[in-house]
Amino acid sequence: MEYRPTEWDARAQQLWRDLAVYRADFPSDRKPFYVLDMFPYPSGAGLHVGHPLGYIASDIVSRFKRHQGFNVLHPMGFDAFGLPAEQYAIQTGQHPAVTTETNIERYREQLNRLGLGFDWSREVQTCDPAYYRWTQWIFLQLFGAWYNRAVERAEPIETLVAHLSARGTEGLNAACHGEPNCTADEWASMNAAQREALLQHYRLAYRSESLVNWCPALGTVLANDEVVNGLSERGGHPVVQKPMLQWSMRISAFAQRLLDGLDELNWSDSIKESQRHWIGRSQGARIRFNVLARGAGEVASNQQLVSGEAGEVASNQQLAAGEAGEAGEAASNQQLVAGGAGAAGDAHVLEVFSTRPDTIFGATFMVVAPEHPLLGAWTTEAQRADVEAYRERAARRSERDRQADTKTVSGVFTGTYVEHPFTGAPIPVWTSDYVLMGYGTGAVMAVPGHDSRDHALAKAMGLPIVQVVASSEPVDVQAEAFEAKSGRATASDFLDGLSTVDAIDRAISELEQRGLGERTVQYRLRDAVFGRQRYWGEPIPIAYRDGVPEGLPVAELPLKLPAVDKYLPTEDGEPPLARAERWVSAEGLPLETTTMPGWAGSSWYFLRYMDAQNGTAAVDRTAADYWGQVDLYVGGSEHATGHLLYSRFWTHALHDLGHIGFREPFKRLVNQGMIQGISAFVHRIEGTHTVVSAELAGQYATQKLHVDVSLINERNEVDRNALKAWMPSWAQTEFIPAEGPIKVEREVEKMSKSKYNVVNPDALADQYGADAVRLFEMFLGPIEQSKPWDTQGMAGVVGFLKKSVRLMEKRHAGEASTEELRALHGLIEKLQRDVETLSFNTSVSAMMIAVNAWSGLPQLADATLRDFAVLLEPFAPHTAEALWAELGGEGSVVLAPYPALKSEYLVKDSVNYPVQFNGKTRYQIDLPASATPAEVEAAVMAHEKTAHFLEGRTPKKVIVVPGRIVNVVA
RNA sequence: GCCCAGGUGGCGGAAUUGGUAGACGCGCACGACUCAAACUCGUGUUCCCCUGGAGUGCGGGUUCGAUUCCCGCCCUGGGCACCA
Repeated sequence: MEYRPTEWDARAQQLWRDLAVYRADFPSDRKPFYVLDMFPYPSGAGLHVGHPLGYIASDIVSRFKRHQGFNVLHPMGFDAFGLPAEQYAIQTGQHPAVTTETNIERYREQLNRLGLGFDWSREVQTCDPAYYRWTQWIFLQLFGAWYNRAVERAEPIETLVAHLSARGTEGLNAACHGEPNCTADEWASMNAAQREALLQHYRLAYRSESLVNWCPALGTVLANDEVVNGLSERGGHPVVQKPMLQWSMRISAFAQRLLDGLDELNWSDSIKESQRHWIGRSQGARIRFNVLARGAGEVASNQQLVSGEAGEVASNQQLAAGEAGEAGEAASNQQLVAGGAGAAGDAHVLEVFSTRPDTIFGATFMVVAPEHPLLGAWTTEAQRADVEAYRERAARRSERDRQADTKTVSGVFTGTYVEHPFTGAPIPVWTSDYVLMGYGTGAVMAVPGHDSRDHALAKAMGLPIVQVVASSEPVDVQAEAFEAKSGRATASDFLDGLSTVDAIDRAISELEQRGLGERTVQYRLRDAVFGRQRYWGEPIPIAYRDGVPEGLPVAELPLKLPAVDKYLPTEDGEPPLARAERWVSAEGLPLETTTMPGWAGSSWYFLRYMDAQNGTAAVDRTAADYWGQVDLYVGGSEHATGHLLYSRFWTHALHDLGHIGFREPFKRLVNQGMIQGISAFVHRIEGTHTVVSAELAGQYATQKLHVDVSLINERNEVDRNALKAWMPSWAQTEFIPAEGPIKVEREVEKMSKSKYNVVNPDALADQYGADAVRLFEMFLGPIEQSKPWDTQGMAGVVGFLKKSVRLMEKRHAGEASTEELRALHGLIEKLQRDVETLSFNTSVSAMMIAVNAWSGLPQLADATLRDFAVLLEPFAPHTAEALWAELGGEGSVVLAPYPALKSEYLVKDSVNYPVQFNGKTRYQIDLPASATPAEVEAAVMAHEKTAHFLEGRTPKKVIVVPGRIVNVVA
């Protein structure tokens, strides 16, 4: 039997299609097993060898579980909405659906070429109206829900409305923004717009005026996870903070549950840590400082900025009536911005959040954020000019500037003082941009003795620094803040002598008693902006009745993307959907013009696979109950705080609303590492067309230029003619030396088209066979690790496959020998263990070892070979299929049961004991496995070499580890 | 700066609960086959001052015995970054 990979690949893949071997059944009596890959965005560049790494691993697990009798769900689909297709549409006028479809075709071909066993009958595409109909439906579910903190659960908005009409906001414990409140009577007298304005503060999908990340270059807003260092994640364009009326998702309501849920998940520590950090829970207290009367006159004169109750109602109405995309008036902006951060509207009180209330006696000044809405109210006339100038300067600085420049300390005194709650001492109020409006209350009590940022400002401004926590070691808080959370309170009145932990507790209860503060938990996690000013996304199913948003009737879904003449914003800056001719609901109401962000469709796709064809529900509850959580999810770690957090959020919400029976979507998560490329560089003399061989490059002034790795041979030499033909700019190339090899320099880099180091999996499959590609990707190393791709290494796995096929020459119909069975069952045992940990690199080497062992035997039983074909199948299914057919197997080897492990073949009857003298291995001795420690010791002492290595000493101790080792201590 | 993961031959990497460091493969060298090359097969391949010694990023420690456990550092990759 000759090894014919390309022929076998095609034949096996045809067989699998004919028999539909990868179809997941529902309903079924078998136990389910759900293996999921993060679905790709189908880019125009196609797949390179790095992409399928995770798919191959998950494919192996799927195939293994199928052999073990599980009903395996292993689907694939496409995350098909996205910016590249839209950019291309803007440039060419071609509808993004067309490019997307072409790219998907190519991806599907490439995936199939590798023999990945996906159940394509369940394929989903997020841009397909039959799919996004349900994304829109989920949006409506969230729009129609609120979070009831009393029971820690999302509930339909009707229960909130019932509460409001019975008791108003009294006794309501809900996740919300701002400080909405009303009585039952007020609620009863409100009109529809007023009611909706109030409900908006509670809905899980809501619209509010808030500071958003606006990316002018992309012409859209971005979620926090899409902004990296003040630049957009896609494209690296600058991002600025800007108040805008936007749709958001109230993920913050689930902060605690998203944090707690991590404990039960089998995910990597680093991803869990990232999520914990992103959620950023901190425990502490809110503390209120009374603003001293001296500033009262000023406060009164600034009432218009602090309109209090009346302002809140007014801004609500504006919100309800506000035009989409139109920024409201400054006053209402500030109200809502402040509301979002939870600042109190009372200018007579300055509220701060602190995790160290124990240091309250060390608070020598207060700092409020420059954006703080009450800053104006707290500024005296004498300081107004300075504060205004500072505020303007801070507003002008972009997020990025502020981050880049954390060294410079700046701040301005407001002229106002607050009263220390315990000592009554006046404390000056400052403003400085190290305090952020978006976190806590936008104000801090500065304790320069025990916080380095406060310390820096105190130093710069000459403010007093006092020590209120003592350590066992001497500390000088004048020189440096002492930030450790382990010490004893000092110079702190009733806290003196208490440990930090106790002092925090005591300080809080004292504050609570006096009504000046309370224990609080604060989260860093912000609500996620949900609208995008873009075309290529799911339309948001909202219509406006007299400016009041209302969900479309479910019967009107899907709300399909309209045809537009251009994929650009309108002349007045409206999103592209505003270009549609009649963008109105069935009833004729104007529709929302922003679309959903990329993470919408990917937040629930794993549910749709369970019931992909369902036309009446996103997923049938019985199907969701049967398949349950994803058993194994494989994908890149770059989605740590985006996709993986959002999909957890949606899953929790859908669970609460009764649509599914579990809260957490992904039981186990594995992050595959990156496969790097080995780039090739030629040295070219600057300003010329002359390329110099790498070893001579030092003699010239050269520049290093990327050249395509396909032009390079195994000896790192570039093909002269191929280089000239590569691109027109290289046609004139001359070489030094004129004859002989031209060496290139090589370097490991990220695999990317622009670095010309991309290796294509389908090209490799055509050359070596799909199985060789699969095996080699796995053989490269542990799945989670990054490692460079070196095509030369393919020879090793090709050799293995050829050897495997050559075993057929030894086949016979008789009984298997003990020796071949030992190799077989040793292999079964090893593979079963490896599947649990996804250690497929060692699986491949274990198979190599077994095949090497069998190659040394004169003959092999058909039964052994047939079992081997099944063992090989998850890794090299095409070759396994060919062997199976040759051995007369029925149907497809994919459906064959896994060979049972016979542990009697694993026990050895003799043990090779290494013998150490003082920890150094000197010789080895074979002894029966049944030998007792005493017998082993006796055998060692009787051994001829023992005397030699003892060198006349008497052994003090002989350590015998049964079955392992002997160590003679002399 | 903080958090997480990781440093083992020329290269990718292997090593149950602490028990023969370098499995398996690439590369390299030599040999066989061949007119020759490729393919294929076989042998060898951690290093060194080689009857021995050293060695898993560095320095200590625990132990009969440490890649594995503990303490202190260095480096690489990833995440977060004024979060009070």
